[in-house]
Parts: sequence; C-alpha cells; structure tokens
Amino acid sequence: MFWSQLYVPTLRETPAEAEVVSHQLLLRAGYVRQLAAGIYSYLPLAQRSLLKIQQIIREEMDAIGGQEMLLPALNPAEVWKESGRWDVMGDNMFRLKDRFGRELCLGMTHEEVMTSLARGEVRSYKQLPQIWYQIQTKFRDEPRPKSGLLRVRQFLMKDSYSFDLLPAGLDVSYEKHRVAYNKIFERCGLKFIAVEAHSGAMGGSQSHEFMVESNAGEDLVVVCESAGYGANLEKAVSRPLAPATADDETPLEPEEFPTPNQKTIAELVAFTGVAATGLIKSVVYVGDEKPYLCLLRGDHQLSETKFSSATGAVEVRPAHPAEIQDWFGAAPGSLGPVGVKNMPILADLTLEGRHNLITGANKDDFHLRNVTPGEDFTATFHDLRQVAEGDTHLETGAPLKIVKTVEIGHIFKLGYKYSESMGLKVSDQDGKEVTVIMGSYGIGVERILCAAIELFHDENGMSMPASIAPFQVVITPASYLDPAVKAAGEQLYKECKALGLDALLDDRDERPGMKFKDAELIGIPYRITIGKKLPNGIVEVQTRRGRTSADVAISEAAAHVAQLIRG
RNA sequence: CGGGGCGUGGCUCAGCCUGGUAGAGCGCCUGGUUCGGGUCCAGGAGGCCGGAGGUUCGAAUCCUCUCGCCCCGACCA
Repeated sequence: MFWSQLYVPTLRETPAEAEVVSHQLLLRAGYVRQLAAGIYSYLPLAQRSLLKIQQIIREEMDAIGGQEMLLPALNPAEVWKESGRWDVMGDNMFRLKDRFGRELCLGMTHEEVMTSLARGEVRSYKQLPQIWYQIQTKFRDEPRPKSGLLRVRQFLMKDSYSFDLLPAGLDVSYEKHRVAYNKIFERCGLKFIAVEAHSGAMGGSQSHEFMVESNAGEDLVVVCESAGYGANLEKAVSRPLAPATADDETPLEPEEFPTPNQKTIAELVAFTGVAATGLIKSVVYVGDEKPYLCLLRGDHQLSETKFSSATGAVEVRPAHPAEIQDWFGAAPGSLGPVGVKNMPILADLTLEGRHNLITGANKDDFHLRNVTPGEDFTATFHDLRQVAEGDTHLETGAPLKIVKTVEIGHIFKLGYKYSESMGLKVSDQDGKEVTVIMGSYGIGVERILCAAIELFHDENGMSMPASIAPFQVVITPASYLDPAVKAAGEQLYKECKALGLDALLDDRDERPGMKFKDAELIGIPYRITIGKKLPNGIVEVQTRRGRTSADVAISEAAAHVAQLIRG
C-alpha cells in the first residue's frame, strides 16, 4: 500500500472528548471516528488491524474444531422469551417492532439463537460434540458508553458455543477454548491473565475471564503471582489481615453507650479509639425482596456477589433507609445484630470466634460494646466480604495484588441452562432423550485492539504488536523528490512484499519529520528509513517499541525486518 | 436515572461575566521556499456561534426549553 492512497487522517492535537489513552490515540492516529455515544466508524487502519485480529481468532478456533457460521443479529422476541432473558436483559437490550407489530431485538449475545438452531438440527449423540462460532456485531444499550472503544453499544464479538452429550465432554470443550484463547491473545501480542470469574446472568457453573491490566479498565482482579492465583474481585477469596488488637476474651455482657452522630466506621474508630477490626459493620440487603442483616468486620466491604451466592437470591439490592427504619427502629449507622428476630443474620467468616466487639444498638446514636458472636446473637457464617488491599493468599499467605483490568475474553460452562429451557435434546446410545450440555465463549475483538494500545504506547503514539498492526513495516524515503531515494524506496517496497511483509510505502511529498511523526503515531512496529546513507548502500531500520535503530545494508533490509517480525 | 462539565470553521481553543460588524493557532487551498524529527514566507477559502423560543433597537453573549457529547456515580451477560 502507498501512503498517498491510504486515508489516514492523523490529528496533531488530542480531541477534547477523549479521556483514556486508547481513545485519544485511536482518534489522533486516524483509526476511528465517532458517530454517536458508544458508536464508532472504523477507518482503514482500524479495519486492517481488526481483520488481522479476527484472522488470528479464526485460525485458532478452527484449530480446535470450531466451525464458523454467521447468525442473524436481528432476533425475534420468541427465542429470548423461551430462555427468560427477554425480561432479564431489561434496558440493555435494543428492542424494536416490525411493520406488523411483532417484537424483535438486536442480539447482545447468541445463546438463544444458537440453541434454537441446534435443537432443529442435532438429533443424535453421534453428532456431538459440536463447536459453533461466529464473528459478529453485537448490540447492547449500555447505560453509559465510555472510554472510546472499551465500552460501546455496537461491537464485534467472537462468540462460540459448545454442545456435548456429557459433562465430561463439556470439560473437554471448555479446556480446548481455554487453550485456544491463550494462543489467540499471545499471538495478538498481549500481556494478559486468566482469572476465575463469576458467571453472572449467563448462568452456569464455571467461568474464566481473560484480562489485560490497564488503568482504563473497569474490572478489579485479585492476583497472586507466586501462588498462580487470579480471580475477579467479586469472586476472589483471601486470608484477611489479622485484627489490629487481640480481643479481650473475658465473658462480658453487652453494654450500651452513647455515640452521638457517630455513624460511619471511620467516625466510630475516631470516637471510641477502637480499631476498625474491633467493630462489626451491619449492612442490610434485600435478596429477592427478603431482607437480610449482613455482618462484616469493620474494615471489610460486603461482596454483593457472595451475598447472592450465600442466599441464593437473584435480585439483590441494598435496603432503602425507610425500610431499615421500619425493620430496626433505627437509622443506618446505629444498626446491629443483638435482638434482631425479623430477618436472617449472615455473618462473615472473619467474625467467627471473635469476642467483645462493638456494634450498633438499633437505637439512634447508641452502640453496644462487649458483643460476642454466638453468645449475644446467633448468625450463620458465610464468606461475604470482598478481598481487601493487604490481604494474602488463602492457602500460602503470599501477598495479593488488586489490579484494574480490561476484559478481553470470557468462557463459561453453561451447563443445561439454555438446552433445558429451550428443549435441546438428542438420543443417546440407548435411544433415550438426553439434554445437551453447553458452553459459551466470547472474545471482544475491538477490546483486543484497545488493550494493545493501552499496553503499548508512548508519548509519540501507538506501538502495535506486529501481528495486529495495520502494517508490519513502513518504508520512509526521507525525500520523495530525490530520484535515487525514491527508486530505492520503491525497490525496497517490492522486496518487502515479495517476502510476504505487509508493507506501507510513505510516498508522500512531505518532510521527513512529518513522516516519522505519522509513522510513530499510527504505531507501525518497524520503519525502514532511506536517506543520507543511501549512497553507501545503507538504510536505517527502526523498531518502534523503544525506538531503537540499526544501520542495515539496503539489500538486507527486507530480510532483516522479516527476521525481526518472526522473532 | 442522579451529580458535574462542555457545545463557536476539520482539530485545539479565545470571545460570553459587563449585549453593538465572529477571532487565534494548527489543518486545508494557491504560489514560492525548504528537505533526517510536525520548515519558512505571502495570499486565500471556510463558521446562520448545537437547536427552538423569549427579552432587547440590537443576542455567540441575558432568560426559558430542548438536543448532543464527555466525566463521576448507579448499572454492567
């Protein structure tokens, strides 16, 4: 490709609306333009990069026996009603009606359509297992699109679905995907981690997320490198910090004391002089419209996900202040478990075996001291708390890190959720009908591009991995007016193409400085500069990442770059 | 949906408070100049100031409504 024939509208200044680096650079480097909130047009550079990402995904999916299909993005309501997700998806689903008033939606994922397809086709266990996939546009009416291409309303997803006769088969399909995903993200040049995840509204038993560490990310992940542990914060477990001071274990009766206007844990710590670890935090949550009192150590936070698992509740929310007043006769800030009879009390495991703690008295502006779980109130103990900074690995005690990440892939063991509700069955060896077991597996295509930019950039622009850069090498004749330099550039371009390199020749009549700036901004991993040393048969090969360069004989230059790309 | 910010040429922004002929830099076009890190000089094109309504002799500027975008929160298979 000749640069003069490529539409690359680079911007000298960063557009005002862009906050995160990948968004700023995608705009500045002329990769994308915004049409509306969370809706983007992909210009030639982005499209080239995205096609390369998709090709890598295809190759690795095909390698595990995946079969590419393309399902409709426009879906009838019926299949979504069958699975129950027509209602579950709520406002996140784009809905429309056809001219006859029939309800339709734009697909936000394709479990329903895939299951519907499979139940019409697959009859026998002999046809299993199957792995079906597509790379397709998904639509989600995000409440708040943000961060450029990281959270959008229309995006490309590789989604695949496995169909197996038996759970052991699902394990195999899941493992195949896990391996394939590792290969895909490695080939895309990313640094990533695979972590245990919560399955959320997808349903199912086991799931892993593939995450790239980035400040632009929205997901918090707990990792322990030495123990090889990684989990989404909502799912992670840890060994907590020990209480700041040992409990006084003498048997004492609860004792009320005034705490005027002391509502938060921080205020109580300052007021009483007792460390947060000596307090019981009381949080009232509503699960499926039933109230629960949740108790945590003062320095801990409730994990809604764990609350949901402990209670089995699907719909979870904090109680409203008015409800709390009703149930406790006191306002939040003075709540506690002693004497509570009208709802289940769930206590975090860290409170088991503790003595003489401080908690609310269920009377405004009063707290109780000398409250001992198991003696002064009874509760069931569960893991309810979110992992906190400073916690250590549950088994090894090694330090844990909490990092911000971008999710680029997610794999789920769905189990029978969709096959059951939608009636996907096959005959087994004995001629009996058996419900098929499924998995589903997604990759956010644009997020790979964003993650690569977030991971690899400097003050001069992007520094794309060679495998997914829009071009692998740019040939930059310092002056296109010098006939010898021009001829050498065109010759070198041909040599690069002959070696199979995806090359770009900067044939523009621009000053060298401008060409260098542009090439670095758009992130081409290698640049061959033809200039001053051409009379000696020498050109310069620059590596974008780190901006190191080497003089190379012009006859060797193409091969040299090919060598660098192969690693 | 709650809170905050911003809409003025393609981009970055000034002008608004205190109403009176719409500005700068970059980019774009023409000519010249220069040619290894976003050259320099001269000339030029391009904006009904997001939209609607109101106040006023007169509105980018004041008032009301509305639309859009960004950020924080809620939310997030």
